[in-house]
Amino acid sequence: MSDDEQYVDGDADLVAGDPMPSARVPLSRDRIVATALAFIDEQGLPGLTMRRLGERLGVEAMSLYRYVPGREDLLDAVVEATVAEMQADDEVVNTPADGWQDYVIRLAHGVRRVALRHPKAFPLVASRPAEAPWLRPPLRSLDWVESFLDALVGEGFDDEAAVGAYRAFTSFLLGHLLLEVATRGADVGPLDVLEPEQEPGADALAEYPTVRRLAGDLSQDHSATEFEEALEDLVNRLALIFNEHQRGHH
Amino acid sequence: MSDDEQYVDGDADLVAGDPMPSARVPLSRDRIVATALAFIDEQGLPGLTMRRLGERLGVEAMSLYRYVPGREDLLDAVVEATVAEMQADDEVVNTPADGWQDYVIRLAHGVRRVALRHPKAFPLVASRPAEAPWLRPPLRSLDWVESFLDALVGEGFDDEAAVGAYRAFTSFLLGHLLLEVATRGADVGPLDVLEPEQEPGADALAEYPTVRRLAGDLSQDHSATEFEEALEDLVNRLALIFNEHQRGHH
DNA sequence: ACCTGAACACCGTTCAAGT
DNA sequence: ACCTGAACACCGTTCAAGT
Repeated sequence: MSDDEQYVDGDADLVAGDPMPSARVPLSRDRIVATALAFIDEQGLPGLTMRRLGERLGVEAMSLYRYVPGREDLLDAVVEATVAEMQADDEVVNTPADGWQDYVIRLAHGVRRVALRHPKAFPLVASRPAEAPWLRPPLRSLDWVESFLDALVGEGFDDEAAVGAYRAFTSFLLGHLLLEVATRGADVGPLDVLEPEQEPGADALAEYPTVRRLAGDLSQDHSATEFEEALEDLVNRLALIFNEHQRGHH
Repeated sequence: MSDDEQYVDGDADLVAGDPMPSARVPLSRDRIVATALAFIDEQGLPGLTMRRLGERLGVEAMSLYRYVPGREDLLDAVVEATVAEMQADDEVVNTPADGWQDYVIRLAHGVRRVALRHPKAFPLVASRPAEAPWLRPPLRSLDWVESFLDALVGEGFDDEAAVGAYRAFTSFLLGHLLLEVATRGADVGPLDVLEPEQEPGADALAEYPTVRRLAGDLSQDHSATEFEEALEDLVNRLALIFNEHQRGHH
């Protein structure tokens, strides 16, 4: 181990090959969390170790415990940061200006953009146990739920309809984004370079004629347009929920 | 079935009072995988350790390496076993007898049943990297994909339509089941008993009036009927895909 | 043929001690 | 006030040695 491992990134990204020994920026919880997220994005979750994270921050692992109670809590904080990033997305608004359909669609796109920005970290958002069973990933913060429900109710949704919409929306996002991110996130785990992508060879497909015949279609990527179509469909479904409950009230 | 667990008695710390002096059942890969799955169901993934698994099998951890290359491969095998269990479900058929809608619906129910049987293991099925990007969880085996595509094509689906249906179906299942399983799987992690379910108290909700007002609706569980409705909706969507492509051919 | 003991490298975490 | 060295318990994994 070389001694002076002080990587301190003044601004955001230090990419590869940038060993800048620098003026002692003090540790902070935010810096630790941000670095952890960047680390996961680059190396994948299994690569993130308290000791390696410390190294990256120019510090021994033990120092981290001044700012973070432990590794598990650190991961929770990373999730929180990612979720917050979604809320900060440009396209996302918290008050519908152009109808609830527009609101829902912007939200979906904003969440998707962040998910694709962090393909390796997004599964964490999906699978970390939430604080309450009704905080559903990926919209798993009180802020999110409040603003979502508030928006729909403000647009005329019944209470139950708003809750149903929240459930349908989160299911939709989770399924689509997790799968989309999986195809992207798998590529450059720093170990995968060595293992030549163990994709089932043409020989292994001998017993699977249909798969072999459709191999071309199967490996094409239409995730963007599929997301769009499924989203459109979801909006229609929400409209049904909306109307059903409206009718019930008159 | 794993009722044939063998506990080596002696002063190894056993939790349950079940000191059955064993009739030395030899180790085997299948037994190891089945025990690992049972272990995860009970203790959760983080609790599964090569050493503890060995203990449960009445054997030192090192013995496992005769049958399994390592922990990661063991987890892959657990996923494989779970996916196979879905295929073995009674309600699931591999050749449609009553139209593709019936086929798809049976499939969905079968997968859901297995997911709910293994709430702690299902996230593994969802998030473990697949062998190829087009093997989408939870239908992530060549067998699955082959029989699914085959069935739909046999029912008149266009090649592209069948692939589109596979994508839509997997997204649907993943989103819904992962969220449903999360609400169920969270409860009895053997540690959660001590931590009193850190649910946001009424005080923490002070700044979230809408959430507070809808707390009742939010914590109600309608997952079964929601699954049903969303599934019906998905089938309608697949019918659209079906028809679009049909039309394109004439 | 199947399992174990001992060992290694690495991990999360604690705490008294350094600056 | 902030960081480190040393230590502990536990982990995955290897391998020569036991039966």
